[in-house]
Amino acid sequence: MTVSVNTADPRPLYAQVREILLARIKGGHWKPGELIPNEFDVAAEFNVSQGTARKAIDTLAADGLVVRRQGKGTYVVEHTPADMLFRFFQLYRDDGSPIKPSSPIPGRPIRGAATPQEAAALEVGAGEAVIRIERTRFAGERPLVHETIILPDVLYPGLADHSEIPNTLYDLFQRAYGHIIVRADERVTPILAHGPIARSLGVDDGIPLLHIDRVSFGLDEQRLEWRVSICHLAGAHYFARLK
Amino acid sequence: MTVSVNTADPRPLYAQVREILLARIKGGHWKPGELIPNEFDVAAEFNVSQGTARKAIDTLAADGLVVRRQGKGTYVVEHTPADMLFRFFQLYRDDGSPIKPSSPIPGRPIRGAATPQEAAALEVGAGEAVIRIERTRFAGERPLVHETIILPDVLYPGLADHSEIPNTLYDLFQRAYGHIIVRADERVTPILAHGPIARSLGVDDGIPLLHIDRVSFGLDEQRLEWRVSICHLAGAHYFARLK
DNA sequence: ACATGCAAGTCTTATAGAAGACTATAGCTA
DNA sequence: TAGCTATAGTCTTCTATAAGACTTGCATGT
Repeated sequence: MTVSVNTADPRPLYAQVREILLARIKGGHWKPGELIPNEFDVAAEFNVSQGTARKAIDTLAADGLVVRRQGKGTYVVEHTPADMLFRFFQLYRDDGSPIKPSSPIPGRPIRGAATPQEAAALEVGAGEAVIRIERTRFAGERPLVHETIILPDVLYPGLADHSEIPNTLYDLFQRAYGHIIVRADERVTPILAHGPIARSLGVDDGIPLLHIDRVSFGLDEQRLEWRVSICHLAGAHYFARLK
Repeated sequence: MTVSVNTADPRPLYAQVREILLARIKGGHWKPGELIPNEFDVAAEFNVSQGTARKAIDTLAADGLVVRRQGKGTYVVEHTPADMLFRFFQLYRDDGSPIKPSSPIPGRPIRGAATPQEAAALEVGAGEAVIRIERTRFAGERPLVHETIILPDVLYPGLADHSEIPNTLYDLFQRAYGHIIVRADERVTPILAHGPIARSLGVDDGIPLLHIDRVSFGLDEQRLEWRVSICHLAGAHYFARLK
């Protein structure tokens, strides 16, 4: 079957091609790390010129969904577990070196009904099923951050039945569910340590901690995750690059 | 005089054109808000095709240095004072509305010799002349942030002789000195209020505050400013969008 | 071990035409 | 005549196509 773009469609050809290619990446037709067809093949399939196919792929590359390598081909971006540890992890030591957090005690996912706060953050109906994961991550021997992760159950079928989840969640999301996180909005405030979370971080009440409230978005602006991190930043800092 | 690109240069033509256009923007030949020549004129000047001129301008647009408007032309980006209030200002109320800070008491710039810390942050020689500005900015009636701003004196000739500086510094930097800030790196940590800065924010010791350490960079990666902001975020938060 | 050639990919440049935005003007209406 | 509207013209960026150059990796021969 020859897929073809629609000349009656008012949108430019390259935008139509882009959309179809994007759907294939999202649908798992081309998996992360795989080579997609070359520019001439894409052009031939849609009956457009190589330049037009190239422009469509260009827009995907600009969005960071594919990587081009001259002389080799174009690959769907692959977020290795090591990558995912850093992408969207914004804590660095004061000497500038990145912190590699670990979770010695893996979190256990638990299904429940969304609280109003959770429903608002994830934009799901109140009382809808969500999955909660709570864990403390360490920088070496020292407790660094206490995380509470909330996921819409409908987007992660079967996850709540797993007994253990890996250190790098986003990698699991991509491989097992095809959910690619493209953006995250973080709200940061300073708070004082108190109660059980302070205990789990091993600090006394009154110590200043960083409270990070993050909502992560997928390709279609779906809300894929709500995560609240409470960080004890001894000799470290939160880093942001503004452009 | 006909400026022309060099075909012996191994770099692509569009990259050479881009560089010359960029130099003109930096040099103030085309000022912020001004229209640059159209694609055909640029092409004619450098003896390349319109498509090549277009690609050169495309790269400038991708870097946010110019904006294109179909049917009208291409403009050098203009950061109006109103824009500058928001660009690089990351504090929002918890309802999501942006905070418009004001400086009822304008800061007074004072020249001095760089401390080792200042020299390191700005990457200037120890003891070199710097300009310091200290001020408290308000959100309505409430003190919001205490700022300490350090500038390399050599980049801002005559600034230390001004008695007053405006609320939106970056706008002044652009108009008076041609310094365009394209990026800023921020390091964020939670701290406890204490001493004179707590006084100037009108809070008691022990209240949690946000400490933001920012270095701003120009087009050539020069360090244009070091700024330390101590924020009292009652009902507000620091916002970051990760991509 | 090294050089050479080839195949498969992306990258660069050029050209033509389409589409958007503004301006001036002709023509209509009260 | 004053004022509005449609329209043509012009200037600009945007889209599409085609052709050749450059890069990379591999196979092959010496």
